[in-house]
Amino acid sequence: MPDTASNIPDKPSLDGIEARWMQRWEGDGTYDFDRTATRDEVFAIDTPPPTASGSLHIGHVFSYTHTDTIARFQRMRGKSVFYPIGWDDNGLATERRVQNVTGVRCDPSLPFDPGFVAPFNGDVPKDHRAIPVSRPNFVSLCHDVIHDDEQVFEQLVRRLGISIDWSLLYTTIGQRAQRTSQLAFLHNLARGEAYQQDAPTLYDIDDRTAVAQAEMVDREVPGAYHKLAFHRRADDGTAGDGDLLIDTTRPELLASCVAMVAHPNDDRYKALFGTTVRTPLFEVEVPVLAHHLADPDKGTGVAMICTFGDTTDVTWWRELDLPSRALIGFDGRMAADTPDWITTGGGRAAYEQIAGLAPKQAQRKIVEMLLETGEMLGEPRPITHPVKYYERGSRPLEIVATRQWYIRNGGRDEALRNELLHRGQDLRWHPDYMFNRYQNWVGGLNGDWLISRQRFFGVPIPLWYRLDGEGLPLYDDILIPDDGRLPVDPSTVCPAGFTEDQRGKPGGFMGDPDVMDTWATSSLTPHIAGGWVDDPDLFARVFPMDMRPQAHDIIRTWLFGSVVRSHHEHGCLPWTDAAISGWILDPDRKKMAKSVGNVVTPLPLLQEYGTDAVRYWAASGRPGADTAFDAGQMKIGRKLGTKLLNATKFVLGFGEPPDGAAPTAALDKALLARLAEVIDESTRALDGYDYARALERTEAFFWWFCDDYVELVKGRAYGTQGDDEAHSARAALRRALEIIVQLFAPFLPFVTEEVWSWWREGSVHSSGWPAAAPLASIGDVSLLDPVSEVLAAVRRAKTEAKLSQRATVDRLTIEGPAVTLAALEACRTDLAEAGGINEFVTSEAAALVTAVTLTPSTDSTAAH
RNA sequence: GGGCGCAUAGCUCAGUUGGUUAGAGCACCGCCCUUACAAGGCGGGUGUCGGGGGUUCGAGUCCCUCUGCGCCCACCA
Repeated sequence: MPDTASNIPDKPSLDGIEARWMQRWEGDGTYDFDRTATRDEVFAIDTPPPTASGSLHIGHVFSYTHTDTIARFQRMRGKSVFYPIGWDDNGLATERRVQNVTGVRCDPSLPFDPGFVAPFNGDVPKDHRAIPVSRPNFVSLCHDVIHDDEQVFEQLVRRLGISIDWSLLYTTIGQRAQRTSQLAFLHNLARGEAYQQDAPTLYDIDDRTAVAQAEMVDREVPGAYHKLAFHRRADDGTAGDGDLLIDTTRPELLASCVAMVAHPNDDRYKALFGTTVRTPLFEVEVPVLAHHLADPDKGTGVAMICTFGDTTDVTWWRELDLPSRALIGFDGRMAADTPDWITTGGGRAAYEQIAGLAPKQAQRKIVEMLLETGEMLGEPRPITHPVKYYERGSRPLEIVATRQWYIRNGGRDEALRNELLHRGQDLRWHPDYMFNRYQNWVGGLNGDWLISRQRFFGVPIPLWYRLDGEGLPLYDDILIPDDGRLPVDPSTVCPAGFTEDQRGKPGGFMGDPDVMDTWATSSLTPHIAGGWVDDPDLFARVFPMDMRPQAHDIIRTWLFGSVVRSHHEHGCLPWTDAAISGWILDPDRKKMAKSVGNVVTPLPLLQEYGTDAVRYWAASGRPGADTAFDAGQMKIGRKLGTKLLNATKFVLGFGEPPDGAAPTAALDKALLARLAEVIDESTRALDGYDYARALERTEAFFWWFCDDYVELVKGRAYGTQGDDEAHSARAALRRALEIIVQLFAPFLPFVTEEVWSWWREGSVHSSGWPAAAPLASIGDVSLLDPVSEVLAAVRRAKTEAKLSQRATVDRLTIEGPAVTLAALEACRTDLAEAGGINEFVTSEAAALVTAVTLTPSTDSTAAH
């Protein structure tokens, strides 16, 4: 055992402890995963890989702290903790960052330029027009930028004191992640869980890619109803009695109109079903049809069906077997050539007016023309309505028919949907009501998971297609790489049995140009981190994992995607428990988000209050609860750390009790018995992922320990009542303090390690978790409340008399029930010393009543 | 339209299967340099537990209902 006195600093301080202990932990491998541990000895965590681009956010500190408290708890109780970290660096977020930082954009039609150098590195002028570069050049730039970003980001994350094993670091664009992602996809393909389909798809015209249902958001935006007249009589050119009137918010799609629709029971329109009407301006005959989705209360009760204005149009188009007259292309503009379904001279002339325009311009032009012909009635009536956007997008999604890859997720298959619902039900959710979001999402799926993206910096879809005699792709004639060749980039590698000069040639092949959605890779984080593709021994020790920590907003993406992949691949859940943390709200209770501009960066906070104090704030946030940013809580955390330093110094300062000394005094034994209750509660709370409760219980106990218990026994510990009594107090103080430090260790890793080092060998973080059982029956906790109550009464009397707490009490009379008096009697001498009480009289009564007679003099002789 | 969460002191929040007089910290006020800590300690005031109804010997807690706030989802013409 180290020499106690020499290890305790004269003036304990929190300053600089982070750097000191982080270095030590790194050197000692304190958080290294022991890969000889078997699955039941392992606690495996599927840590969220943050986007390394950009800066660290206070929300990272918040949720990563929550996970870390659980990791540290499990480690202390003897588990080998598998605690990896990764950077989610593939995908559109990185592409955008690279565009913003370097001033380029990707144009895959361009050839590779080996000598290309990015025009900027950071400060791109506002009026700069992005320079188009080839795909290989662009991807190479992406790698450069994320490499730099990740170096910076790692240093920031390390500053948080999270007990991750840095040797397990992965990236979602890394070779292992790409192999994992491609192999899982090929397995899905082989089992029929992945398929391609040419169908109307929600498409972002700015990013030029399809997006998945999970990445769409509704935004309330201004729009306007336009009342348009469709003509029932062939000779009618302007609005008249015979016209069929509709309301539309998207008059620019008029040229794509394929039919009109009303509810089958709508008496106003029953007679028209089966007839045709002629569209305004373009003079195209379209049928009037009946469908139950038509809402008689909306607009005029008749809608025009366009290919495609919204997802209802898609439904109608499919169910009513309508032709496709799509005009908005991948660039978001109206087709340049006048379509052949517009046949009249007037119609074709009208279309020429809008050819090549973006939707908004086209709308303006169409309205202008309609007003001229009198086919629009009245003014547009402004409304606000929900419109689908890509969650990162700035213009509404359009619907474009394209060939895409999908993974089955129950969106089109009731049986699979139910299986996945059951998986979600089997997962233990913390807090449990978060399951509702999963259920809600799975229940509301309306299609399979679209995983292909027409982007560049991602995991390529590892497939080629044979080309026919004219050089056109035979999408059903898929060429699949052997597992051993993964990861492959089909745009640079050629399929087995072909040579590179057959690329793009008739009878040759072409690579799939798309990459996979970033979630298609990150849904495999347990597989990537666990070495599914290249380390089956490791994978068997960690999978299925124990804990998936994440925020509630990505249940529909990351969590659900992971469940889908694991269900398909292994027929099980990827983890047993999902710990869902909330968001950080700013002081006005708005969500902190980069887009809102109210983000707090944690570094200054870590510097001002210390990592432990910031963690204290984070750990005070209830699981799943959105929590207000509160620097006040950090101050309290700082105070708590300081108190722990001082209390430890004081307790150790009494000196070490002799070997074999055990708590014998009733008060000391009661203390340990109460501590057993705290251990028990804290353990149960952490077992249930309720770190906040565990911290609160430990903290409340600690302050009581300092304020009452230490004050009561410090005289005795100094030896005022003799050696045996002193040894009992010292033994109890040390035992309690040791356990308190252990109970705090998951929350305040630095200060606990600091004080632990003053009298113990090794790290507190591998010192084991305290057991309640040996202490539980040591003493009688019921002693403690009466003693605290009397102590408070004495203090109150002194305060009310405006005396120092050192003032002497002449006489303390206590009336109370026999059990209470017995409790006080057991601690009589400690109470008398702590309160400076000369005479201490008790008598039996129904209720506890304390009377304090103070010595009038406040001079220094009042001290004992 | 469907679902979920929240509402307790001026502020941030605890309050476990219903159980004495509803708690903590911050803030505020007062006292105290006391042999760990003045960047500290001790003590104090503060509540229609969102409104209404019900179950119960007993409701902050359970049930119904209403209101407000937030979030998720939905076929949004």
